[in-house]
Amino acid sequence: MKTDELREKYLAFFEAKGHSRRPSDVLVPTWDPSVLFTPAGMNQFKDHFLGRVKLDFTRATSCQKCLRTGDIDNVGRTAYHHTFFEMLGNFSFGDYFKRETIHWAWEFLTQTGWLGLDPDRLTVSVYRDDDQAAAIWHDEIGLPLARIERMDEYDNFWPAGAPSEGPDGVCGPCSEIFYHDDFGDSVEIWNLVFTQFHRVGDPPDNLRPLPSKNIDTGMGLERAAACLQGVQTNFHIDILQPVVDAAAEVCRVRYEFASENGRRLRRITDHIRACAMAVHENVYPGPQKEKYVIRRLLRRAVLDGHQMGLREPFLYQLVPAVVEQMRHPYPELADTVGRVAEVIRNEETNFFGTIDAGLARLEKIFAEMKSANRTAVDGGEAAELYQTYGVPPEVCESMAAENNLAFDWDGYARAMQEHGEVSGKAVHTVMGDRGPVDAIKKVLHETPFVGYETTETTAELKFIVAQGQLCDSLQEVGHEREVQLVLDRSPFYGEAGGQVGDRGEIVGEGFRFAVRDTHKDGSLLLHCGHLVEGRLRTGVTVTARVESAERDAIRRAHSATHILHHALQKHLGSHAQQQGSKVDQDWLRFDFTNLAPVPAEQLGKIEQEVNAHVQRSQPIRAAWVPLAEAREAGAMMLFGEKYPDPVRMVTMGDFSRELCGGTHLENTGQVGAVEILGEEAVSAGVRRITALTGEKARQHAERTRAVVAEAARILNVGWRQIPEAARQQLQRVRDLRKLLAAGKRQTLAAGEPAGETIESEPAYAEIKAILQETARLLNVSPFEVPQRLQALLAEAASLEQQITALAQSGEVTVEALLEAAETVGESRVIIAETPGVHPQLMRQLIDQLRKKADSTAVLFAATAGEDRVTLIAALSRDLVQRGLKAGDWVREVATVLGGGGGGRPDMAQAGGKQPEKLPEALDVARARIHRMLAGDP
RNA sequence: GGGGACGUAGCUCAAUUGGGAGAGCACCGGCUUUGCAAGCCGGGGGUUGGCGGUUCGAGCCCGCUCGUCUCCA
Repeated sequence: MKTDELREKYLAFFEAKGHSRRPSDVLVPTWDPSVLFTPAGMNQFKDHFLGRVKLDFTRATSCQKCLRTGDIDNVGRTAYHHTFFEMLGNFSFGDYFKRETIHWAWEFLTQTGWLGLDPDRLTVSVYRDDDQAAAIWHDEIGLPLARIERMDEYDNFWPAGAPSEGPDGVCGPCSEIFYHDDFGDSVEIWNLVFTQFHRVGDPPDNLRPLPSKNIDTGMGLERAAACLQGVQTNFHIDILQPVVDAAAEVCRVRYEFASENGRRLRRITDHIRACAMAVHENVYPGPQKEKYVIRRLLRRAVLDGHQMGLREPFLYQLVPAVVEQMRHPYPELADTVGRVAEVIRNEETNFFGTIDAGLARLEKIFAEMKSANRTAVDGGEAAELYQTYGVPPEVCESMAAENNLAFDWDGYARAMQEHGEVSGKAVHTVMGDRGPVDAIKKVLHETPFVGYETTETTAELKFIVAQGQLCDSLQEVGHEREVQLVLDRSPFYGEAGGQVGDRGEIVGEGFRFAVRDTHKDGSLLLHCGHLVEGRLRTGVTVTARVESAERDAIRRAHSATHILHHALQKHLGSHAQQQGSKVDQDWLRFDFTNLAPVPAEQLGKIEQEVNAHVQRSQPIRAAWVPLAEAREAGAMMLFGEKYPDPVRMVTMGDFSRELCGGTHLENTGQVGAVEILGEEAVSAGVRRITALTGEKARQHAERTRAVVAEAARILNVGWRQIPEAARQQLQRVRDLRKLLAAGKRQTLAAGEPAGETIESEPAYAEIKAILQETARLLNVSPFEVPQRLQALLAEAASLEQQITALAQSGEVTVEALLEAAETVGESRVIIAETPGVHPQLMRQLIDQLRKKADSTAVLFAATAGEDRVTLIAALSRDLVQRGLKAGDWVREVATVLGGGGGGRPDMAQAGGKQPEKLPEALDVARARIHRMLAGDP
């Protein structure tokens, strides 16, 4: 039986038994902070089991995409382990219980119209104390006792070991069904979980019956298919074998079941399937959390390829094979094949790149080892290589083997452990420093937040924390460390979900406390700040007042964030999901998924889209709804956030619906305006936009106009010509520098000043684009443009001045210099002041002089600027061979000028700070070279 | 959140202790060749990521910053 057929039969069977067929939940359930990936079929029904949602159905069946990394080391080595797999399941929420579950399971497995398995090949297990289940299997199904095994709580209870060890909460016994295959193995193909207890505390008598009992079953799709298809491993079933074969082809090896390469190909098959499914759901390989899991899986698979000799990206080529096998149940996969392959290829390319960089390092280490006569690669060095370049130890080991060197795994493990401790240390110390707050929590569990409705309220002052201590009263003003106040209710928003904490004041009779920031600790609001007036005492009535102008600015930024999120998804695609954000007063930072930088033009369109929504003044509403209902309504859920139930759903017009605890405006028009400041990379695949709203956006626009106007004035051109004029100015400086270095005496014809042309003032978007382009050209931030332009003009002027000085000083020619040369023995000595000559030009002259004369000593000096002298000295080869050093010569001369110098024997450079002593210095130069040529160093 | 590495021409990378910014590929021009592949000669191309400091002098040393990579949590 084909896997697709099995999946369909299962769902159809339970549909026929009155179950609602539910689609698979996503692989990464953002609504559930307790897991990174969906681990089992029941995950999406957690709320149903706990009675937290209104039940539209009491029986459900599904085929769920799952991902687990617990057994990752077994993948490829064993017959049945996967990271990604599908799980079939049927569920009862207070509806049917054990009897129906067991009967239906047996019917589905053994009836000819369904799976038609040979009943003699099936055995079951039940929990030790579950006589009820055992009786059903024996008395009603007719299984002989020999085929009903009783197992302990670690094998047949969910969660495993719960009665003795916990955790407290819903739990129950389970019954497993095993299939005995042709290879002599028994395979667990179906687990029936009977949740019937509520655990309270330690044994004995800690399992209380649940009023509403549930059923949760799971059948591993690939395992069941392997049994039905009579194959030795899951990897040989109809939907996996083609991927294995494709992997073998791409890796150019033959697939052999029992070989090392066979294990590698199976691992590649599993991991590429997991990664393709995850990337399809927008989980890109990255540095944290579930992204990191995907990165690790991908790199593990790449590593297998690397060890089979591959050095180029290859995994991405398997994506079509995976999709081909998975597209029947998940047709949407076909839409993203290209993007998924691209993301994977990207990550592979990166990894091969880092491996290459690391391998170069490794070669060096090998060379050092050989010269030091060591025979084992140091584990510490290997760990460093891994931490810095990501070169996995396996690569180290196999490369070492090729050099006939051993690998120190123990040392490696030790070094990695240390690294973990060093990296984690800071986190742990922060965790400990909260004693008084934990004490408060035991008495007061939460501070009700009234800030959605009002910015001011009366409240009771419950606790004062100063200097890390709980205080009954507080008198001093201006503590170095912030004081924290806890109220019984508060309008202050505590920093959460990216939105910063509120500021304001807490006042009462005879005192005033300035709140500088508000933090959230669990459900407790901590008002941080300083007592600026009077004396505080717990128990008094206070007025808590949020600075409403600041709050409004935060609201503008927060509502703008939602609009921006919507605009990004619309213009870049649904993958452009939020990855994090920070919302401050009229300022926001927004991170989102996107492989490439957003082109400036598109960014402009996104900004326009956001502002269009602002101008439409659409209503913004917030409502508390059950979590499940919000999910049903298609609300966008931010990753990594913990959502309570019910959740607060913020709706804008008819375009945006997000779960958000933040404070928002009443309508989008109140945002005023949105100004995108820039777009940049945060990490691979994640981009960041920063933007301003309201008053700050307005000020920024004003400043942009002013800066552009100033740039136009400096360059004396119209606004639209600024970038071109800047480019010319840049080129001009470049050209002048070259002229000076080459000793050319002409200046450039001054660039034609375009003059102020009459033009209409460009639209703001264009002004912004002009400034951005100019800033990019000049390699400065936008507001520094005028400053940079001025510097550029000044430099051009200064260069021209130097060229003029050079022109006026008369030509320095090789001929003239040779003529003025002094002959000392066999050698010619040339010592000259060369005003305005650039060091570069001095060297060129020296090269020419040395070509024309056999034995030469040259020293040039030129004042550079007001208070600097540049010296260059050179000796011909024969003099160097006699042991003379140009450095010695020029250094002594420079000393006279209050400087120093040095260089190579044939050419040295020096400088000084006292140009007025130049004549004296040249005398010293002459005397010294005479001595040197006479054989006195 | 913390540890580590790297930023030099369009690309891949050099540049001993601080002392003349280079090579190969690519690009442009010329020559050789019936043509192609190729060869020979010549040329253009640089804010050494940015800012500041130390120094007579910084690609190199120090500080800050931006960017890329990597590991841990």
